[in-house]
Amino acid sequence: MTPGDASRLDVSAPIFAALGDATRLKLVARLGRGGPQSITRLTRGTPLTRQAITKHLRVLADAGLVRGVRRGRESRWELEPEQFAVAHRYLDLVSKRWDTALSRLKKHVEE
Amino acid sequence: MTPGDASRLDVSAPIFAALGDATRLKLVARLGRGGPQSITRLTRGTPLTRQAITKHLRVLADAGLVRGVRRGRESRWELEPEQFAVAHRYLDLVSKRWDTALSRLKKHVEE
DNA sequence: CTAATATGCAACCAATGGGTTGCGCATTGG
DNA sequence: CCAATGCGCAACCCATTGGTTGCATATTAG
Repeated sequence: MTPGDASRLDVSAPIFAALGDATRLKLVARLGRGGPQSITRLTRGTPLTRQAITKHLRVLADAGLVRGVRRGRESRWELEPEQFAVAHRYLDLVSKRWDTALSRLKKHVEE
Repeated sequence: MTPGDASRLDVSAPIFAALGDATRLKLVARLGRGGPQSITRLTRGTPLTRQAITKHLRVLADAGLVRGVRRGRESRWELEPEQFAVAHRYLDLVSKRWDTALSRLKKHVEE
């Protein structure tokens, strides 16, 4: 385990926080399914305001999960897969540590 | 469990939300590293109150990420790996859909 | 038995978060 | 050219959340 791992845990919190909202998860799912889209298009079909969607996109962007590029009068938003991979790796790490902790515990009990 | 289960937002959102807090991530990391532990032990080393830790554990438990078992006068808390797997699968699903969306888009542009 | 330990419960507080409305500013279609 | 489209910014509102303190209760060590 490298020292970098520990700092990566701290980095992960904002990522999970950004994903921890139903509306934002829907946005992410929508982007995943439909590819890059504008804000108004992402707003279509939701009961929310464009501003609300904008705010959510901002949160996702701050977490690095999404990126918006202004093109003409509209801005197209797309997923940033690498950041998903970070969260992915974090979950892996915790699970693996837990496994070894349990086996260590089990062994200790048996002896 | 089918991929469809993982794609259900109402299930995944609370999980991510629970992980979206630095203190709770530390708790999870601590449990992963050290195995099952009591509340007071988990509180040790943090600047927080035992009650604060209790609340955080409650949040994690509601998301199914953690489980507490009362044993005598103390309650031991441990990770619930399956729930981590749910989040894991969700991330996979989104990433894969994004890939196919992009390749579809690229192909469309090239034609 | 009694004191120390480990936890639970409830009330309370400040800060954050999700959401809205209102307005102004660029860009573009016809 | 000008009206419609697509955004951004700011102020405001209420509910949730992270945290505390205070007190009560159960278990265990000596």
